[in-house]
Amino acid sequence: MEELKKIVASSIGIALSNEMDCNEILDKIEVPKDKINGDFAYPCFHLAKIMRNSPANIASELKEKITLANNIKRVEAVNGYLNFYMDNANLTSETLAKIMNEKEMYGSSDIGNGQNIVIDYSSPNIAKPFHLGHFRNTVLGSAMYRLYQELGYHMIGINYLGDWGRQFGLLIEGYNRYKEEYDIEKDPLNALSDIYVRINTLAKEDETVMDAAREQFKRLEQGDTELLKKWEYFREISLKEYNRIYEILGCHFDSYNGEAFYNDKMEEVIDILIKKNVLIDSQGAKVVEVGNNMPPCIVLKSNGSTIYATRDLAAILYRARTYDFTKAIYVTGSEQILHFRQVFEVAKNLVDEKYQKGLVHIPYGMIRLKTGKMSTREGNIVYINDLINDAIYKSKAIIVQKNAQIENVEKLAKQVGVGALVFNYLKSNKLKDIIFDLDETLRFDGETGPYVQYTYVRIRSLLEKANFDENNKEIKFEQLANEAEINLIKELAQFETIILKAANEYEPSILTRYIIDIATLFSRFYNECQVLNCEDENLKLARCALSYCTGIVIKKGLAILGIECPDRM
RNA sequence: GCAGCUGUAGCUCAACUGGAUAGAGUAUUUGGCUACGAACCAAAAGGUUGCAGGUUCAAAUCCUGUCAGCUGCACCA
Repeated sequence: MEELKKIVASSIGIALSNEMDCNEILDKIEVPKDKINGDFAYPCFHLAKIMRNSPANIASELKEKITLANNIKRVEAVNGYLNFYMDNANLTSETLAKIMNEKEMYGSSDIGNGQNIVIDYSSPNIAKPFHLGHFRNTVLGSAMYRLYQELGYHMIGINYLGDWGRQFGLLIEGYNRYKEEYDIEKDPLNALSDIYVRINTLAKEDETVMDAAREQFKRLEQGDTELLKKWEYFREISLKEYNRIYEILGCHFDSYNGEAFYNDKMEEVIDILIKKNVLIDSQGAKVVEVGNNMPPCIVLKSNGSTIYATRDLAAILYRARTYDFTKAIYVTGSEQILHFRQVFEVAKNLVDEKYQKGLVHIPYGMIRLKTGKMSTREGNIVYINDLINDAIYKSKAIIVQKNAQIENVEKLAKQVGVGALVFNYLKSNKLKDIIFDLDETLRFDGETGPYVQYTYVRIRSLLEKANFDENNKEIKFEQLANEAEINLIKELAQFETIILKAANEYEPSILTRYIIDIATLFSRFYNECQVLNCEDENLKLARCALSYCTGIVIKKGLAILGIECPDRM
């Protein structure tokens, strides 16, 4: 596509007797929303002043000067636009041949050149169950991980566990008091979080309980072996639960270094900041001024202890040294926007410019309930275990109803149900808040995961019946000439561009919507064009190839989002 | 009070970063299975892009003001 665009640009350049820079022209060229207006369009409005003529006149004058060659089939001047109609035969054969040739590699590139990108995502707090907020984070981060991987970057996924802090004193204290009442091994996270909630309320009423908890954490910090063992135990059983979910979501981490890991790495940060003379006293605390209308960043509390910003700074320093990253991406809720702006500003004192420029915060909107915000106190948290179970249960019912003979229902129901969830959460702009609605989340018709999976299943079924040989090199792609076919092929040609765009904008929803478009265009084609019953053997083969290529793109696109594609459903 | 995000069809969301008649899904009404899988396709209807100004040949998009919702603003993460 880009090649064609350049051809168009240079032909305009020649028609303008090279008065305009070719890149400038290239920049102005757009793809019309409505296909009636051609494959490319050049708006002539900005030329009006320079050439002292009306845009409409300029367009029609230019039209006469354009030579029809190099795939340019027709040029029209409409409403001050110069519309280009390209010869589709080349585009279709080139695109489909490329996909048939590259197969699963189609869409990948190596522009990342193996450079390292660290991405910090999911990062739950130990001993608390996974809820919807974590889910959105995990799914988003995981998609970004794979998007950049597709571009040839070497990814390092970091699960920055919330595994340190005063709450562990409370947890230990609560555990000592209540452990007999729970079957912790059976349901660790719910048991531990229940214990935590109980001890927390108790501590608010009773100061001696809080003191006991403080004492516990102090001993933990000092390296009390027994307490460390307990801490490790909490961490382990929590992680085991999280990993179960990560496996379902198909996401991957290369490091589980949490807050505790940076405990002994903060001193150096303080030293550097002191040496750079940027650490100043303010109301008893030590802060760094960050300007830009922002409040200062607290690095040491007035009691001398460190704070989350200190830990994030230590992490930046460590990650720069350990991974030599090109980008360090942080996926967190939008409520932390200010925090990261401050931290990134302070980090300018710690690392080289290369790393400073690589720091990226990806914020996402909140998930709330119709009744308001989720909160443990209100007891209205949506746990991801429950949601996944609901989704699987529902998809199983539908699968059985549609297709009673099908095998492997359990696995299928998981693929479809979880796919629906993930798809739903990657469908819209990440910054938008989501009002959680169970019925809406588990919808299977229209622009949903199951719709796209279903499209793929039909393709598989079709190809199986046709006995299609995916290595056939004798396919006559130029047979594909009707509108439904051409529209689909043009969209397939965009795959690489879409992946690049989704990665650059840190916006997986761009890819999600693209996959919907592909599925819709295929369904239209499938409805209008006969494949198996097609009398012309060459056309039949070409249509099979088109279906095959569509399947490749759908499957790969979904895989990047973290969604599996069943062969039957 | 200051700062950030969001505001588009009844509902959920798009709109190639300033371009042509603002598009999808859903819900509603309707047509299409003795038919390559109907979890599908097609059609109708649905809009003063929160509001008011401004810049521009051209504004949902940029600027100013304003309203509403959310978030953050010092020792929680």
